Amino acid sequence: MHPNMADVARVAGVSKSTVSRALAGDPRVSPATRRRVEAAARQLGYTPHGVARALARGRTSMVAVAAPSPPRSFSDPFFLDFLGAVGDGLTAAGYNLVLTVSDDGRRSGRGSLRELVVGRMVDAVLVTEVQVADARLDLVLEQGLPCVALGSPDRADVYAVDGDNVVGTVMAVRHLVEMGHRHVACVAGPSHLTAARQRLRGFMQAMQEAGLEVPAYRLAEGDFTLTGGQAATRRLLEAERAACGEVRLTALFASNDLMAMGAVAALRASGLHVPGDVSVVGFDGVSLARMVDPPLTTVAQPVRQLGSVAVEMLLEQLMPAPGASGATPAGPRQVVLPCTLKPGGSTAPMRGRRAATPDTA
Amino acid sequence: MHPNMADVARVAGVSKSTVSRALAGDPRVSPATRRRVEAAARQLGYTPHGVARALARGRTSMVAVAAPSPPRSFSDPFFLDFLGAVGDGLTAAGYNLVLTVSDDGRRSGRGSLRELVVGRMVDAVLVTEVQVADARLDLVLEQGLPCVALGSPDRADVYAVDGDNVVGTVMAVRHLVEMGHRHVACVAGPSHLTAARQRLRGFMQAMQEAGLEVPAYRLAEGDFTLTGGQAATRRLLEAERAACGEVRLTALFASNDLMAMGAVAALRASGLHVPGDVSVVGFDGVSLARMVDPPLTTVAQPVRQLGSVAVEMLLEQLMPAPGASGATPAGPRQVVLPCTLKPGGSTAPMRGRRAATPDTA
DNA sequence: CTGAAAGCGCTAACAA
DNA sequence: TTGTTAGCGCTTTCAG
Repeated sequence: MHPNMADVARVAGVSKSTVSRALAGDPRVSPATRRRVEAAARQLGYTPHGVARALARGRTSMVAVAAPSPPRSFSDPFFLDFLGAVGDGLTAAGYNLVLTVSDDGRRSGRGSLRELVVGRMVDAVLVTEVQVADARLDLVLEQGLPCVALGSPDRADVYAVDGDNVVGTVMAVRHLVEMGHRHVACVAGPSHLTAARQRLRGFMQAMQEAGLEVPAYRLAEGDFTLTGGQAATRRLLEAERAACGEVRLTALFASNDLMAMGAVAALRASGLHVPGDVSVVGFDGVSLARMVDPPLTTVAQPVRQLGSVAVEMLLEQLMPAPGASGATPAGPRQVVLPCTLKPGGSTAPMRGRRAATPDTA
Repeated sequence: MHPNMADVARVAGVSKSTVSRALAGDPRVSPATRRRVEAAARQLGYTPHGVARALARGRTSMVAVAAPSPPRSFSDPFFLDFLGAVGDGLTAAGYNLVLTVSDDGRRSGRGSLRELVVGRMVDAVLVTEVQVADARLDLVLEQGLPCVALGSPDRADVYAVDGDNVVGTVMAVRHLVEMGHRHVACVAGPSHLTAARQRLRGFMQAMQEAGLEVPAYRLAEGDFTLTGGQAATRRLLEAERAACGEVRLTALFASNDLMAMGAVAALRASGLHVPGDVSVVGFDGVSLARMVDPPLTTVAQPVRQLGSVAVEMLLEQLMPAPGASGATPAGPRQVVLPCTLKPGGSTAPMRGRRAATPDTA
């Protein structure tokens, strides 16, 4: 059923080495021999054995994408867009993607990222959604495998790409402030994610710059999911009512689009209109957010570009150094790409407020 | 940097085989020896080489998930939920997932599904979103690899799981008919997908059973994406106006939730209310659809269960036959799981219609 | 231009 | 209980 190289060699009347060369396109096999080998291979239905090849070559042509808590990230359109871009790039370069599921880098059983990395089943690792003291980075770097991070790691010895979280958020808040909003709340992301931290930092910074206070009850933490954003917003409204007796906030920044969508749902459920009563801004710029009603105002990250830069960085480490020997090894660096504010229908100038707070009785 | 088994053997003062056994937990190594081996391994920082192991064992412990046109399926919450379930199951069983990107089974270069399968880099393949004459199934079965399909293949020699598309759709249509709707349109899925065909069949069947006509202009084909659903619905409305002079349809069945959400957007953009003017039903039961406004009425598939059945079927083929030799090999079979109608806010009884068609001038 | 031979690192009979 | 001996299937010097 599964002929191997020796079979082909026998049929073609040559040695294994010649078969190997012929099939690899080595220029030093005579055209005649090559033809015979190819014919024999075709006739037998021979196909090279990937694992054996990987063992002999010392590389597998597979790249792992290590997403933490994948059930979550898989449902995030942003991650998926990114994955698409990465997939395209790597496939074009001849690599397969191995997506590790449910893994934080510490787990070590079968089917774990650790097994993949330590067992050299992949040639490189792409770590997404970087966390604060990310065990996955420790693992991969310690094993000396090529590595690229999507996000901003808290260490400088690793290749990384990210959108400009701080500046992007600042733009979002300025947009709100320019529209006259002074009571702005924030649904932050999980604090163990560096991106979430940076966005929170941008938020605080922009508010301060505008001379606006941010009372503690105007801050809530969500988990980057739609329902998480919904719940956080509910808490925000409750706290607001407890502190002010009514809902005074007129604008809300959510740390990603999914949570912004959840926020819109929660605000509505509470009788508030978007953007009539409360303006909402998200982050990421996923296409889904432009399709809902109202289309979300958001800070768009250049997803595809993030993906292609990540791929570039991977390939740079994977390639055996093209051209001269010591020609610009480049080395670990952090690339930060600019984000752009995309005004949508979820933000509006803060005109006359409603007379009374609905849904209070 | 990378000690191998021979190094460990040397340090522990035993043979490679003993190291192999000790580390594999073979019961016939003496506790003393085992301790020495483990100590040596730890001391050297030894970790087994996955590729070498795979070659020797004849299996890689990796399972490929072959999704066609992944940019699309990745953005489908249904697929992602399914993937999550599969990932959990396979990880628990000690397998890693390899997600192949952009591949229809026919492509044959590096990084392709073909390479993975033919090169025996994976132990089994899970084919999702089965198509009509699916090249991926041909490829995998022809190579004799264990295979499970998510969907209903047009051949009986392959393990498969699917929701009951026909009956599910019939339930959806009946629901609409019971509410008094007689002018029902359908946004079908891509006709090369077996699931889309079955749902269309269910639609026609239910309509006929209710004694209702389905004029050609009440049928449109979308591509299972949100924007696709939106566009198809726009076409539907145009055709409706062209044929009737106004919009007479009061209900719409969309072949999946994403398209149903797009339909809602398109109807609204056209000045029609959901469910006031038009009721909408989707298919899949993704959680996202319950979060939008109004929460979508939908036919829910048992996603997690589809995933776990798929995993079971994979493992059944992967396991070297537990218990007695010829004990119920089971063999290829198609499991169809029942779907459930989940009434939401997007459907309503067809009360008095609006006076005039808006958005007509 | 082609062949022989030595691995890649691990597993698994088969002996001892 | 442990060691010896063959491979797994391919790549790659090193000769010829």
